[in-house]
Amino acid sequence: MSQSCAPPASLSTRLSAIDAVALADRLKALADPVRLQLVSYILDQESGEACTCELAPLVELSEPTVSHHLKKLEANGLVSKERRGMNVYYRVVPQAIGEITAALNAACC
Amino acid sequence: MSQSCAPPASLSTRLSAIDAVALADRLKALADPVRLQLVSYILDQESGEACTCELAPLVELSEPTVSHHLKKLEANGLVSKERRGMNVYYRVVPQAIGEITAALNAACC
DNA sequence: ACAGGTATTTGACAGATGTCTAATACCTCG
DNA sequence: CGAGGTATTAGACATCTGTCAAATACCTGT
Repeated sequence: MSQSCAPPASLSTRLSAIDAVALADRLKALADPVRLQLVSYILDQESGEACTCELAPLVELSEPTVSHHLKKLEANGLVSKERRGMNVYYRVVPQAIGEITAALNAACC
Repeated sequence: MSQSCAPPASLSTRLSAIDAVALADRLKALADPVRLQLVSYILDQESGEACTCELAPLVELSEPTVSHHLKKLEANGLVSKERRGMNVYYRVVPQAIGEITAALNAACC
């Protein structure tokens, strides 16, 4: 018998290849335990912000490593930074998470 | 001047370290363009299911590679599989995406 | 039982990722 | 300006991830 498997399929109407890469990039920015804890902790603060030197002991990693994680979050629009004096304060960008979950639901629900 | 930086911080009340790892794992399962397209395509089907041999040409990857991605999705509860005859059919687990976005919102909103 | 189609596992490999230390940059206060 | 605290960058390294080809397993019809 010859092969009987499915005919050549067309891509989903929900999600183009380009959109898939863009959404995957944003999800990757969140898909790390350290970064989730950083975001979560910043949101917990009264002020809505936290500086690097406060975050490093929190997650028990070196400051350069935390700086690296914050950079990745910032590059994907999840946090913003502001220098005030010696410190750099990070805030969670409002709606950033909401936009990601909305895009995910559009693609996968 | 002595150091003036933040006092020892306590972890977020929103997200324990263990929960952060668990959520990160599920997000990682979704945070790949190929896997997003697979899920999206399966949901697009009338039948709600698709087999490996149909998915491989769709994303232009080899069957072993697609099988690997499907395994990762299954391991994280995002899809289920069922063998029927020669083929294995994959379905998206209902609410799986919703649970992830809910956990994410709980941690980060 | 065997032939042929479908699926997964295994093993190998390149590239991405997370972490650290050391070096550099940034900022404030004597 | 110089000392000292804070932050980031650069470079190195181990691990994880995505991919493929080859081998194996699974299933059906003859």
